[in-house]
Amino acid sequence: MKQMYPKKGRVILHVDMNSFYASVEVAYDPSLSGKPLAIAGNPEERRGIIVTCSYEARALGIRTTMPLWEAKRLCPQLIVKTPNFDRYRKASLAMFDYLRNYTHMVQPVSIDEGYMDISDCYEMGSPIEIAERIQKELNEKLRLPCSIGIAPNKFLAKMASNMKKPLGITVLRKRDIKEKLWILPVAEMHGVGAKTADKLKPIQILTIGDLAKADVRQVKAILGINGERIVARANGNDDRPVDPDAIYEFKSIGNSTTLRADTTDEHEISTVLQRLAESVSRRLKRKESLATTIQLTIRYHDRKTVTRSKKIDNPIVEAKDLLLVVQQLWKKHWNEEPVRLLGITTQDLIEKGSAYKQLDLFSYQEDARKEPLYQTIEKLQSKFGQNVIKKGLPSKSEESNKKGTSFNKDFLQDDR
DNA sequence: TCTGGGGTCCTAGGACCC
DNA sequence: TCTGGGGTCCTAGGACCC
Repeated sequence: MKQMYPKKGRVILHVDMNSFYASVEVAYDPSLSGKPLAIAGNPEERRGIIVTCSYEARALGIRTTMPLWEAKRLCPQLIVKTPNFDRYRKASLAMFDYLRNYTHMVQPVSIDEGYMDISDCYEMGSPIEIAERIQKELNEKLRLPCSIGIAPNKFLAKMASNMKKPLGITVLRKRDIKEKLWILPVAEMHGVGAKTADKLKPIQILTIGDLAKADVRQVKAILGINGERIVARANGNDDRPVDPDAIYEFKSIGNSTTLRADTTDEHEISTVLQRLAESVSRRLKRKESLATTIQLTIRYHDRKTVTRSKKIDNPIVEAKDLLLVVQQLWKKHWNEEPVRLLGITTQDLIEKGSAYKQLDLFSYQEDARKEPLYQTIEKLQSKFGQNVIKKGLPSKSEESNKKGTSFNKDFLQDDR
């Protein structure tokens, strides 16, 4: 039936929860409603920065990433809570489950925002009606406010949701971009940060409109391939699909921690690395993954940060194996200056299942003896498919068809 | 006695191979 | 008697985002 209708443009929503962590806390404890509330790390551990804050706090000048002591000085009556990620994950689960009542074409991009492709939802009402209903029901049923952008593609939807907060709904059609988008400073563009804005300033690109009208070759010469992309986006063009499976395709898993105080004490450092290795190992196991690249991050007292990594032949997941590689990297690369932060990140992840396939590859080659390698590879590919080696979690509908439950478990189980 | 922790994507140089 | 050209892999760093 659907194919009888002419193919029209897409309708994409970007749903962006307003000050999510703070809103979740208010939902749990309504007595916090209307008060200046901030979520911040533990000041005792030197992690006291504002992660999120309520709009009442923002009105008093509190900003994300502001050190806690500064926020307190600015606003002594500020209510401060340490983050409860379990709680936020549960709220996020409920929120995305709710969105999937409309369509399975929901792509979470972080704990508190996601895209929906509602092109096929015309029977549920107009895009604005759908957005209004989503916003109203999230606010009433979950007590979580959001802003929603409605547009023909992801980029415009993302920019639109940002235009009115909190509880905004903004439509941004291609014909609206001149008035609504082009007037904004170029740094407001998603994907353009301070550094990029600085590079664009000398060629008189100050607004998104300037970028839209700029010479692509000139921008590309300065920014590389990203230049081409942002000029297209500034003109309202973006054909990235909404991909409900993207969330499975994680590329790295890591943990890092800022130490209570800078240190050169190798015993202490070793203890911290041990703890990080255990945490990363646990998370890898939960996602049934193994790693072949292990990266050590060291941030020094002066905030200079170096990363050192090692690719290994056999995929690993046990904490002791991760630690072994990390200790080697540490010994080889530490410059003996006081350390502020340590991190372990695993990359080039493979699925547990395909680790066996790799062993298979090995024995296959043994058997094959002098058989040309490309023949071996062709055989393996016919046996296992193209993805003999590369990671790609189960995929598609197999997982997400289970009413989203296993998806959510996976997404939310992660411990930050 | 500023500036957390989780990620993604891109670039670039050198090693190595044919 | 002077140094091609293409490709991949590994490593490190940077920009950006929430």
